[in-house]
Amino acid sequence: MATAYWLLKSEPETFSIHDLENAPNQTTDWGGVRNYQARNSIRDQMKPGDRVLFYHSNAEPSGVAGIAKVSSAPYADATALDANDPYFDPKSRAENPTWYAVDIEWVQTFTSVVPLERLKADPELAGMEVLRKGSRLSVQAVSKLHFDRVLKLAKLVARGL
DNA sequence: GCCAACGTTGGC
DNA sequence: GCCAACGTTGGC
Repeated sequence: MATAYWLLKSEPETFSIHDLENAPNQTTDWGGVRNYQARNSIRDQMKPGDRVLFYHSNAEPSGVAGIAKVSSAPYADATALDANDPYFDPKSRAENPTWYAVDIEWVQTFTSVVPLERLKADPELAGMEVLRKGSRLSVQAVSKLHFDRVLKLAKLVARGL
């Protein structure tokens, strides 16, 4: 199957692109997702090699901060099964997990964040889910066209353009 | 801190 | 199955 493209949201105060870059093996397990639509994307569609726009939400500024890639197949989210974990979900069972995670690996930290405002202003990004008013989904599919355009914007922003 | 836009819960 | 109440997300 062809490489897919995603946008993952994270609050940088909780876990930023820099945290990913500095993590052991520059990799982390993307768990704790507790939204069914996002779960379906992870469980049913994510695969190793997929590319990820790493988005900082509730940030100054909010925007795309870098690139990562999916580095594992989907697996049962262990945080849902651990009674001591803040993301524990008593309804999830090891033999029939409700929630899933994947590993993601750092690829690139942008010289500076591509701000949401810049994304909004770009005609080529029209229709991108993250630009929809009230968009709260933390795992979003992104078209290759939009993914490549964001990379291009990152280069422009890095040059002060 | 405010508040709009959601998703979930639970009474009926 | 409906829908009001509630909790959360996230831009501003």
